[in-house]
Amino acid sequence: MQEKELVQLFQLFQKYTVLSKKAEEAIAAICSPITIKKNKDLQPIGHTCKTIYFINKGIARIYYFKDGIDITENFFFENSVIARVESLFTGKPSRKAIQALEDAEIVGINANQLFKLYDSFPEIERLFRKIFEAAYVETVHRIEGIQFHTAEERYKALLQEAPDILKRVPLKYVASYLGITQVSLSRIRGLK
Amino acid sequence: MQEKELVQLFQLFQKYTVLSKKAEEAIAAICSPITIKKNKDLQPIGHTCKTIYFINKGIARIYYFKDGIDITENFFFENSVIARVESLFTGKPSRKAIQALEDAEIVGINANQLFKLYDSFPEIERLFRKIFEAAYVETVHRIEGIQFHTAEERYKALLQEAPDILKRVPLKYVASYLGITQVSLSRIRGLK
DNA sequence: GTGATTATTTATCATATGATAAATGAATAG
DNA sequence: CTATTCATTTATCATATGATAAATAATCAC
Repeated sequence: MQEKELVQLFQLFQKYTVLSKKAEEAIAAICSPITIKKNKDLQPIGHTCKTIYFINKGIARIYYFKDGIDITENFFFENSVIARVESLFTGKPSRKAIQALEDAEIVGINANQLFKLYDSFPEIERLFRKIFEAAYVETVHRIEGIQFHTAEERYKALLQEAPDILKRVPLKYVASYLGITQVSLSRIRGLK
Repeated sequence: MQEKELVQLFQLFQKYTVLSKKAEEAIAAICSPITIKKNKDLQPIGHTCKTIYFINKGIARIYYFKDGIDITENFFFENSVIARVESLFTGKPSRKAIQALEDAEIVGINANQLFKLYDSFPEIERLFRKIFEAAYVETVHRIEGIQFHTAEERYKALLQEAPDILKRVPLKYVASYLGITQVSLSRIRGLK
């Protein structure tokens, strides 16, 4: 894969660890560029997650259906890693999909090949261990944010922490992310 | 540390990977036995998490205070690993405490020493990577369980998935774990 | 065992959010 | 540009849950 398209990804890596040249090359060899149009699924529901994604440009979300209702689990912006970990780490099919919310440029990392690299490059295993540890910590914070906060508090927190989401993402997706209906979100936004 | 007290821990390890004898010894060398009385804190609020715990016997919970209210983040039973990951993985002090809910027998694993072992034993790094990946997956499921379920549904799901919690843990702790008040939980239990 | 503390239930009232429907506004295809 | 679809807001009503208080029940210290 072209070096130009991997600049941002390797910059992210540097936050966690310094990779040897060989390790960088090994990773570059299992990366593929993906361009995807707004509203298209990057990965459909039912597929086992065998790719870890990195966003160079655009926004994506993980979503699933509960009783026929579309629920957004999470949003992902530029320079973040996306994976449906409940599938990636278990080998089971995922009930979730990944969708681009803007025209996006993405790097796909082949997970099986990555896991093989772990054997010959402990530094790569360490890098991804740290990446997912950080994602795990974020998920724990998310639970705190949900437990014992009203919808209004959650909305205001989002407004503080990630105002971009509200600017770039349809509110209907934000609503389910906050655990409320679209109509409730609209009402809350209308307050004051 | 005595082998007898490490039997359960090593059994857990076997679910993830087969450790070399040397690796097992290295881990045993950084483990300490802990006995703690019911309702005592294993780790207080404000401490940076430098120990990973494993429960041989008893129950524990992670809790914190939000606006002066005691909130249970999670329960832990026999044969499970406890860590305040938001502190362990960031090095920041934790706003959460770990408390024994029954007289408990616990193994403490020194985290700093463990992380040093990662350098000489990639197999140990891999083991704990997998352990925390599994915990991460559980946390993701937890979010699904919270988003878009009524309190009653969450209670019934708990009754299905972990009836032990309701038998062995005071309901006031269960209530905040479910994200509701103790009074609401009592009302829900009274239904039908 | 007895009294004191703590946990749980029950009751009442207030309120936030859901469900539904309809109106308005924005985006998209042709 | 226009028509059609889709997203958002507004309104009304129903209901689940919170807040508070009080009554029981269970647990614990001595």
